[in-house]
Amino acid sequence: MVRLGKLTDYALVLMTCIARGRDVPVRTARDLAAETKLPMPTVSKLLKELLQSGLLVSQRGTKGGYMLVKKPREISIIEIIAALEGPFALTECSTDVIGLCGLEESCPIKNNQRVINQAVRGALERITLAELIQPLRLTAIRDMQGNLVPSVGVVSRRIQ
Amino acid sequence: MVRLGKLTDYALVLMTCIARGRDVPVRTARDLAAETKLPMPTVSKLLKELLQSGLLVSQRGTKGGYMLVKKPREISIIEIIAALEGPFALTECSTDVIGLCGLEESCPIKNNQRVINQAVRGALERITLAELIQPLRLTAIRDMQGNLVPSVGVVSRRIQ
DNA sequence: CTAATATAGTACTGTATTGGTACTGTATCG
DNA sequence: CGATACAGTACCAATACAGTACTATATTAG
Repeated sequence: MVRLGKLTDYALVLMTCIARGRDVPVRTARDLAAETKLPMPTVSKLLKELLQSGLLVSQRGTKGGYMLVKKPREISIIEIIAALEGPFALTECSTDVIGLCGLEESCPIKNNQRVINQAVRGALERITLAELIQPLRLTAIRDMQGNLVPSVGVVSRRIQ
Repeated sequence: MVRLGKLTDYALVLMTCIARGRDVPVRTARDLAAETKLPMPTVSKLLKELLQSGLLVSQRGTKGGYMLVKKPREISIIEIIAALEGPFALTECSTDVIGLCGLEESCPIKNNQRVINQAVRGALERITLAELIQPLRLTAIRDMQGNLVPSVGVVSRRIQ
């Protein structure tokens, strides 16, 4: 499938949550689990992987938690995807590893796989975390007013 | 994984083969299996699926075989991908089907998934089968520049 | 210095999807 | 009518994913 794994999807949700609450120093795994409504073990596992990929920094102990390393605008979603699924490659052929493809040298479109790969990668690289935060304002509205506002219209950045 | 299935990859190889040999009326499954060095049953299965998706037409009986319906330039690789993996969707959220995402209404980035999805889809739509055939036309490069360019690198889109 | 809290690391298991194969049916040409 | 090649269905095995449990380690509060 040309699909992101569920966990990758969750990671995007988590990163979005963290990016949104940048005023608080750190976010705990429990906190994020509650906010995203994802199971705690899963959240913990994801945060760990995001940490190891250098997208987050952590603080242990009481008052510990996770924090973004870079600003949302500087984080491409392809970094998040790569953190969970390894280096981005649409097909085995487009990996740098050789010898995976049974067709090997005779593969007629080997080089073109790279073209396809590059096109998709480019599309993903251009999307940053900052762009994922925007529609969130819908939830902010609901929190304040107590009911869901269906309009997807433009809402100013900070609602307080 | 953000990867095409192996079978999808094979389908791209097959389509490329068929597109290349457009001078012959039809290509048999056996013929294509030999040329691509893929197992015959697999090739047969793939051709069938491509047929059902309307990308190929078939001729039964002796002298039977498969043939492209449209010109290579008119076939986007996203059609080939969709033929094997169903409608393109990076995440379940970006499908039109509702109720799949456990986060449902509370999902903070649901709309942005669509953005991501659209970006990738757009990238794929822009690549046609004709462009996958190109690397064979090394002569075209030599014709233009007067010498052979050894680099396997990107050959500009339009060479004519 | 101890207890509470929260991250860090490892390992395991059930499930779903994918990839591959076999078998049988149907149409066309010589 | 028989050889050839497409058409359809069903099945099995391998793999990868998702989820969970358990233990270790670091930091702060008191």
